[in-house]
Amino acid sequence: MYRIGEFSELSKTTIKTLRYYEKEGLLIPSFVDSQTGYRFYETSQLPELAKIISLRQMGLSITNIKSILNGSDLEQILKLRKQELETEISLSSSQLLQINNLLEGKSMEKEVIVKELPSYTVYYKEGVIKDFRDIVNFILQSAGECKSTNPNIKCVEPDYCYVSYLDGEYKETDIKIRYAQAVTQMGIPSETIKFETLNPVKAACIYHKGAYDNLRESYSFLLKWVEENGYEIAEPIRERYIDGMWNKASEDEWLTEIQVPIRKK
Amino acid sequence: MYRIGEFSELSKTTIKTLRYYEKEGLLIPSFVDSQTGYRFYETSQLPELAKIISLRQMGLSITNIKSILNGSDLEQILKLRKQELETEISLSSSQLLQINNLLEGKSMEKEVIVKELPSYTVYYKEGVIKDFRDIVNFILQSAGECKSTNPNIKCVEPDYCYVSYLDGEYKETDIKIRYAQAVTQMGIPSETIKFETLNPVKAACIYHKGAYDNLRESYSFLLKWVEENGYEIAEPIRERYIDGMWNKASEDEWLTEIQVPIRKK
DNA sequence: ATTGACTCTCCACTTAGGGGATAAGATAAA
DNA sequence: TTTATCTTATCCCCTAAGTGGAGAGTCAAT
Repeated sequence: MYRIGEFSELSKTTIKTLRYYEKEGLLIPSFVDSQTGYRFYETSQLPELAKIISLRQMGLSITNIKSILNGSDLEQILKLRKQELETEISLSSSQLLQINNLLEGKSMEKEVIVKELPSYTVYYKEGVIKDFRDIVNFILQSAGECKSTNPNIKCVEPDYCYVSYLDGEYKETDIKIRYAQAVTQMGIPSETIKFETLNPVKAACIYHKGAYDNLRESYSFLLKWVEENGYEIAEPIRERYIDGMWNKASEDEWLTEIQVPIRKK
Repeated sequence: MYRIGEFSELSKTTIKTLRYYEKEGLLIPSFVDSQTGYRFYETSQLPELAKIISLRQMGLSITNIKSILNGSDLEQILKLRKQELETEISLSSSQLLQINNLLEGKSMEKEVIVKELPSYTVYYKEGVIKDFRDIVNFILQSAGECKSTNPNIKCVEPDYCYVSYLDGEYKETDIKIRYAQAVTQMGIPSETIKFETLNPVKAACIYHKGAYDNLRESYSFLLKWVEENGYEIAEPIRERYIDGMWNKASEDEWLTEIQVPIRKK
């Protein structure tokens, strides 16, 4: 019979931990003095404790260990833990990759964030525009056309609308684009205006502040990030307008978000 | 100006998180109604928030992010986080390895635990014995010899003593062993009894219950584990006696611990 | 006036124990 | 026997980054 301190020495386990394991019902001292409350352990409990420690060593939770000791299926629990570990490792690896790229590049002016874009119901219109500056007209025209066949249509709050460039290459004239605007419900399609429900998708995103002149830098920065972090583009890129000439006078206050839908390569 | 719910939608961040970031001083709403307490955010705060989220995405703590925003050295903090990640990954990998080996072998009768053996001051004696059964005599004799030159020597409480086998090979006769016993302080060495302070060392350990007949199975199980989990033997193995013929009548109650000092290969 | 949607603050909860305060028991020295 | 030291007991608070919920106030529409 050993007192808790001696048993703690023997097993190289802290007293706090032993008391905690008793509270959790993992390892009950073989005798407790009802007068003083002193716990007493025996050497035969060292292998019991070793089992617990060995399971903790594999990262299993106290709850899991408890159910294993109560006769649950060890193999199943280990397989679950294995999956957990695999996701942990892949997460840590991608964080490490991100940090390493950042330390090499040493450019921290732009921040890329990965987020899950939810499902949206949108109306959209595709077309070819002569010049970038025609985008605004294209958008206004689309909105008008949609309103004409769907007079009660409502945009979501807060607003979500974007343009995708559909040419496979970079062009400065005759650009094929799609404009999409999220709405609260499906409407009646016309010849030019179609409706669609977007699937949720993970996207790498970046905010672009200011006028559109150097938007291309943001694109290339973001696409480099996607490449370096082991992703590939899953769907057309969305150029999302948050603040622009329609509500901000100063070009410096314009705000655009570039969203690149991604999947792990 | 957006209310918290709208800003939460815009940024894909939960309301709870936004309030928490305000409390932590990471992102203060651009306006708070002093009457109602309502928070109001502007689109210009989206990039601010993006910076925070991008740092969180790399696993940096709120505290670290706060100091980065206050102008701390980003590079240094990233390097620290990098180290953290590397240890995290190596820990998870070794847990995964352990689980995979277990799932393959499907033998869960024995539990291996890794622990840090502390520094001990020991007296020890080396010698050659004819047969395993002579170990007991060897030990008693060593204790007697030590007492004769060091009459006031005291063993540590609880006891720690072990035998190491010094032949490079497995032998059944003429076995060279070392017996070591932990004591509370250095003593005067004699011709046969020496003193030494052991360095702390990490060891893979297993308990062996019962008589010594099938001790070899425990050895081979433990050594297989060491091999499979990417370790190598760093020092002589310690066969540590906890319960034995000196205090337990029934052989079934004997308890021995095998400790293999290890290092990562 | 009421309803429903939204927001506020405050509190408890999550893991696996660690730190510390205070009181009582155990043991050895004086 | 008293005292001093060591050990143990219980109890409460703390961790990181939020999540969940209760109860109360706010806002716009009906």
